[in-house]
Amino acid sequence: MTGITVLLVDDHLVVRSGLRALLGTQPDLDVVAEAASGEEALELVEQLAPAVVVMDLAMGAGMDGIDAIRQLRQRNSRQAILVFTTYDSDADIVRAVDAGAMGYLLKDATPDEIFAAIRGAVQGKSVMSAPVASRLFQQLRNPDEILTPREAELLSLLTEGLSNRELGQRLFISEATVKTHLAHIYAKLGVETRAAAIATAIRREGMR
Amino acid sequence: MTGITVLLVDDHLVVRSGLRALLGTQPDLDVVAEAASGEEALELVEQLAPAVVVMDLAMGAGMDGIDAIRQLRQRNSRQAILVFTTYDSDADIVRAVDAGAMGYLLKDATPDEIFAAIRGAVQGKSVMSAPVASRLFQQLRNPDEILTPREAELLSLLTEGLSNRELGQRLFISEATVKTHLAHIYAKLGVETRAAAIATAIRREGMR
DNA sequence: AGCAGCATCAGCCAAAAGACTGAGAGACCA
DNA sequence: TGGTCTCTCAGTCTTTTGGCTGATGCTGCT
Repeated sequence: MTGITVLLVDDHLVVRSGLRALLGTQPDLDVVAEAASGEEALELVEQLAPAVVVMDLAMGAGMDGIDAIRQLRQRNSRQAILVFTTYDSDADIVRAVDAGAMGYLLKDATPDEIFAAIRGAVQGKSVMSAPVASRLFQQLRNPDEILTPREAELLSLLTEGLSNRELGQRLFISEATVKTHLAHIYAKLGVETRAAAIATAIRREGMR
Repeated sequence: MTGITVLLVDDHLVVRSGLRALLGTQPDLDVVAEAASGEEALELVEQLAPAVVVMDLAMGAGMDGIDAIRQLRQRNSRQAILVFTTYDSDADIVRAVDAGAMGYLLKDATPDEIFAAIRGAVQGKSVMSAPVASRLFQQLRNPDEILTPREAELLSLLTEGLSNRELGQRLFISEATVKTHLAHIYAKLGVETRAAAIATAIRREGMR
C-alpha cells in the first residue's frame, strides 16, 4: 500500500506543517519525515531513502538548498528533488536546475500543482510553476540579455553602492568605460537608472 | 465554549494550512477564516469580527500587509493584529508597529511562541520574536539612526528603483520633500548616494 | 582576410541627484 | 505656553548620471 514517500525540507515549521496537511489529503502521498536544515535533510535521505524530496532554497543558517541538492546528487541517490520556494529569481532557477532539481515550484502554487509536480517527479517528469517556466523560456529567447563577464562584474560592484568613479578605480578603467558598460547593462536589464538596476539585480539575479 | 477567534491572512496557501494545523492543536484557538489578500482580509474582518488577525506583510498583488493594518485601524475595529512574516527588516517593523500591529513574529518562530503571541495579543500584550525585539532594542540605543515611519516608507519604495519624481507621485508629495527625506535617510544610514542606500537597505534591513 | 563581439576610451549635452539653507504647519509632551 | 519632532515645501548650486556618437585594439571564428 505504500505510496510515494516524501521528505519535506524547510526551515519554517509552519510551511512544513502546511505541506504535510496538504499532502495528507492525498492517499498516494506519504510524508515520511521533515527536515529543518540541509544537513538534516542529507541524514534523513540516507536513512529513509524517500522517493521525492521537497526542498526550500533559503534555509536560515548553514547549508542552503542548492548546496543540499548538490550533495544529494553527488551521493548518487536517486531521489527526485523538487524545489519549493518563494522567489523566482533567475539565478536561483538556473542554479537549482544545474544542481540537479527535477522541478521548481513557487509557494503560491495551488495544491493540484504541487500534487502533480510530486507525482510527475517520480516518473522523471520535470514540472515547474508557470512563472518559473516563462522566465526560463524568456531567457532562452533573448540571448541578448545575457551579461558579459565584465558587465556582470560591474553589476556586482554596483549593488554595493559604488559611484562611477569608484567603479572605475576598483576595476582600473576610466569613468567613460564604466558608463559604457552601465549603458549596456541597463539595456539588458531593461531599466533606465542605476537604482533600478541594483533593485533588479538583487531581486531577479539573486545577487547580494 | 468559543475560544479566541483567529483570521489568517497570507497569500501562500501552504502557510495558511500550516498555521491552521498548528493552531488546531490548541483548544482555545479557533481559526474562523483565511484570506489570501489584504482586500479579502478587510471583508472577512467586517463579517466575522475575529479577536485576532494574523497577517503576513508581503502579499503578492494589491494591498500589502501594512496598508491592510492601517485600513483596519481606521475602521476602528478592535482586532488585535499580529504580523507574521519572513523578514525582520527594521523598516517593516517600524511601519507595522506604527500602523497599529500588536506583535511581530517571524515565520521561524516556534509553535509555543505563536500561541503565546496570539493569547497575549487579545489581552493587549505586545509580543515579538527575539530577533525582532533585539533589533528594536538596538535601535533604541541609537535613536539617531531610527527612521521615522515616513522615511521607512520612502526607503522601502527606494529599493524598488524609483526616481525622486516617481517617489513623489507615489507618495503624493513634492520632489523637494522627497529630497529632504532622502537626505535624512542617507544621514541615518551613513551613506551618501541612493545606490548605497539601496544596497544597505537590502543587506542590513533585509528588504527586498 | 574579414567579421563579430568584447573591452576600452573621449566628448558633449541634458537630466537627475545631492548639499545647503530656511521655513511653515501640525502633533505631542512637559 | 514653549519646545521638540515630523512632515511638508522652495530655491540655489555642484556633482553625478545617463544618452548619444564615434573610435581603437584584441580575440576568436569562419
